[in-house]
Amino acid sequence: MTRPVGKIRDVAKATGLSIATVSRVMNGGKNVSPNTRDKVLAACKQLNYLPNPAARALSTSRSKTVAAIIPTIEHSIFAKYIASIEHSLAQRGYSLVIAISHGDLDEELAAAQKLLGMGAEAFILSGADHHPDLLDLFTQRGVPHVYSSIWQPASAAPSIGYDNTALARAAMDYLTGHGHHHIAVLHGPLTESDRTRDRQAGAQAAQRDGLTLDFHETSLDVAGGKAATRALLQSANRPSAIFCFSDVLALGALFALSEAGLRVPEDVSVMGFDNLDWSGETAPALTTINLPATRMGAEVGTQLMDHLDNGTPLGPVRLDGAIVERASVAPVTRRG
Amino acid sequence: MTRPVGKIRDVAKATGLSIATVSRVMNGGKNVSPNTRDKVLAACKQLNYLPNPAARALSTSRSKTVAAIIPTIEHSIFAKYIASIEHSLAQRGYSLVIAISHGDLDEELAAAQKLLGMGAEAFILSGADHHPDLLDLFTQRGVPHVYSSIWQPASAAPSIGYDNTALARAAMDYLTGHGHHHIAVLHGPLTESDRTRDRQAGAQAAQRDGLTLDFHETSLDVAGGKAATRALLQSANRPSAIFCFSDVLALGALFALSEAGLRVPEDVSVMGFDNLDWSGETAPALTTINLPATRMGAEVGTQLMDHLDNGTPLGPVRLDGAIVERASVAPVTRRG
DNA sequence: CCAAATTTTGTAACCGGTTACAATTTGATC
DNA sequence: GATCAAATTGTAACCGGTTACAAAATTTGG
Repeated sequence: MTRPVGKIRDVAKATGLSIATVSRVMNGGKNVSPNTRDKVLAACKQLNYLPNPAARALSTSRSKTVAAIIPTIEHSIFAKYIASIEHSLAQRGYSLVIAISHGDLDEELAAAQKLLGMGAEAFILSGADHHPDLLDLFTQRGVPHVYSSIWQPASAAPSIGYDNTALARAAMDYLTGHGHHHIAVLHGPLTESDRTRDRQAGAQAAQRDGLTLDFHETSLDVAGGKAATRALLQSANRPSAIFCFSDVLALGALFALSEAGLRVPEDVSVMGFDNLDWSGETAPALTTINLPATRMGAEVGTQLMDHLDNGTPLGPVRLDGAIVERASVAPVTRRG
Repeated sequence: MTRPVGKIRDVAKATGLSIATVSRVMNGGKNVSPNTRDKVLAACKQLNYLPNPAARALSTSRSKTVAAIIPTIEHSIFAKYIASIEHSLAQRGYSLVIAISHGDLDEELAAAQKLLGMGAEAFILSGADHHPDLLDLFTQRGVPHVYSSIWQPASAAPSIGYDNTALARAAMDYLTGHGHHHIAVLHGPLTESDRTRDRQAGAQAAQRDGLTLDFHETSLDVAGGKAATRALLQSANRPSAIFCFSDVLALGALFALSEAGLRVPEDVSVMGFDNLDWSGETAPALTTINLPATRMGAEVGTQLMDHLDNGTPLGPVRLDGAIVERASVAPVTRRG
């Protein structure tokens, strides 16, 4: 039985009050006598009334919706991040719309246009590398937006994230500190992600005499990590450590090594990047870099909401990651 | 420079045309002379005009937004599913809003109210087990909705998914067909998911003389699978096979087994459920049940959009899963 | 060249809320 | 009980589009 839902004028009629009063009750009910409030609330229940969101959005110019455009949601730290954003927004009655860009700037632009035309008030982007038209669009329309998963204080928009370069550098230092002189670095497509490029730069920066660094680009999934590892095991002198720019890649490396009959960390050390929820459970437990995905989601959410609600200015935030030492990296054994 | 964005009346003024004509141009431009269209489009660009979504939604009663409420997005098949829904919706200009219920009916209800008050036109739920008030809400307001990840033709709303019971049963038959007489079943919290309960019922149905079935409830993540497996390895007579209701659980089992020095499948067989993108990459490759998450997302999306756009009635769809044989299950070796 | 049919354009009434401002009621004080 | 301030309620003007219907312009064709 789908009887027509009530409108605010019906509620007003039913209670003998004016629509203004009903509206007041629906929005916190400040300056309304308790008696009136009860009457209105009862009528709402009875008439099955809920304020029309479009009408409300039209008169207030607020939709309480924020959009996140992410490169991918599958098998990665993004799921954790998105969950955190959603949680943070939901706390204050905001909703999250998402779009997936597949790491493509044009797709990202198209998604943003769609979401803008859908009512999104603010945008969460990944990285600092975007279509120029997208930035124009945001600037011209005054749409608040932040870059995330990156920390780059000089970027066009506030960046809320971690310093990929420094973190990758720290990992390299950790590895060389354990005596590794030949390290393979596994990473996803460089063209698709400035975060990956930053990490590469960080790893590169650790370069010095007596250190051999092999970079291998592969697809950003377990299969990619496995295939790349298999390939590098073919080569005559294999690295003593494999540094993966993602735990997912590291998982693939672990499997490839296991299949090749090599022990981790005795024969080869493996280091990851992300610290996903299962990273401590692998055999052996993965040494990796913890990324503050949950804190990042919370920070991004609250900053945007504070800005939308109170005009608090947006600002860059540097969240710190940290090496989490587990069992997959060991000091290199002297040989030759 | 954030100059105020143009409204439709500004465009009308700028072109010397009426707002009706501008509106026509913005919506397909049927019955508009090419000359006029060009003039309007130029003015739009020049004035930086985009139709206000709230105003449009108010007068058309359409928001082109559908909501999905899922139990979790992390470490599971849901990410793949959500990506597919988003893809399908984006094709036709629809947007996806998501909320996470953590498997709690009250949270789900609250999320639905929020999303309804945000403009969502249709809902995608998981499973068939929901708060009675939620169903009332949908029925009273005539909100289209489907249940997914489940197939249950008699349910209150159309269910679009696979038959969890039959699939679990098939997996059990596969395992017993390989000579397993003692099987441990690892599953997530029964109270949180009717899909889990269905799978349990399916596994239970395979029960017969000479078959020992041990059910173990654990947390639905790698750590849970690992812990449960460790625990069951303590017991005096260990199972010859472990059937996990999720590949994530199976991954945990694999790690626990590896740490215990047991070989898969020689010592213990492991079977999963989901067929995530990495399931074929584990060592050994995981025998599992493929769930059509991508097709499910597409089906859910198109059904809802067809219904919203053309009134096509919604209907249940049974998608089929299938056992994918890989290396983690072997015929039981005779012993005692 | 004019009438009728067709296409293009304009007018104005919605859609369903919020909110500034005015009007009314309540109640406190003398 | 009269006066004035504070609290409550009402009136009506928005918000910015869409669209039914009317009017004007254009095309058709006899």
